[in-house]
Amino acid sequence: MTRRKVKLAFISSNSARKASYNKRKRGIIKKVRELTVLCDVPGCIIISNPFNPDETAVFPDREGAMQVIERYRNTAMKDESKNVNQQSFLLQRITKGREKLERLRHDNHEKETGIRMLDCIQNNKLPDNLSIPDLHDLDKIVEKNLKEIENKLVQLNLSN
Amino acid sequence: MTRRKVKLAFISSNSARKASYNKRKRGIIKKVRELTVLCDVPGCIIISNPFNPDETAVFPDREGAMQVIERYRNTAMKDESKNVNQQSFLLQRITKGREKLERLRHDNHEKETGIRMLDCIQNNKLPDNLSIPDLHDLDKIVEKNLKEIENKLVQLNLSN
DNA sequence: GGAGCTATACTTAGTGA
DNA sequence: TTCACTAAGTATAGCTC
Repeated sequence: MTRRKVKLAFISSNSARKASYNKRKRGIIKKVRELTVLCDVPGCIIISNPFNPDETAVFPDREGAMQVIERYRNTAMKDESKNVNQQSFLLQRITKGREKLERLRHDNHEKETGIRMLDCIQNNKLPDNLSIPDLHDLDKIVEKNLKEIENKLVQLNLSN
Repeated sequence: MTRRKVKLAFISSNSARKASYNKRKRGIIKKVRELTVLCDVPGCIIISNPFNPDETAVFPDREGAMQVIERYRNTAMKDESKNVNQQSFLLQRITKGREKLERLRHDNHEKETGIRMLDCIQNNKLPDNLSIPDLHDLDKIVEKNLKEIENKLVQLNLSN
């Protein structure tokens, strides 16, 4: 009907862009599926939705894509530069976190000791359990964060 | 020239499969690039090479793909656990706030009506403007709180 | 093996319901 | 909004070199 030649540039019209996005997304996913079947090749694709950030198009699915990505990471190990950086970054964070945790533990210990001493002086005996919830909670939060970072690092190591 | 209809199945001929793989791979990457430009969307694709496991086709490149993947991981995780709860919590607060506001408005209206009637009776005319500052202020405070909560929710949605 | 060609199949922009 | 339609543009199977 009309001219249909499209130049390769951002489509400024909101509705036109959305229409194009949906059609092309479907087309691409179809083609990827065809390729994986025709050639029996693992492949994946991830495309964000510009109109709904919650919805990301993924082929073949979340898990399948992650498998392909992991495999890719494994084989692409030679290209170490980036992961090494990422790894050293995480190691740095772990070190800092551990230091912070140590400081907290030290502080807590001092405070506990002080309280124990006071208690000892007042009651003339040392209690078995002394609960300082706030301090321990802080401790736990830091520890939990560290665990998360460590898990990330472990995943990274496994995938390298 | 000859039949070109291709059924969606593994191509057994080695050479034909390789030819098809190379042509289609190029086509797909071209289409993904077009989509990312036309719609300004982050997207990536990873396709293994069936003939050379060391060589994996990646768009836009290793780092770009990893960025897309990380973003996808983060947003996918966030949604499931954290934001859903936070969001429903905020929605609950908005609903309750709206109900409270409605009750206040209803009360105000009744009071206004009562005062207008009194005024009408005393002066034998209906005033155009009747200011009841205290009630209106209360109204505004509630509304302001609601706005703040709604803004939070909007931000949350945008960041997803 | 890949490069180039061409006829055909497929994709999709624009449109209207 | 999303569907279906269709013309025009694009991708590619099969071929030759």
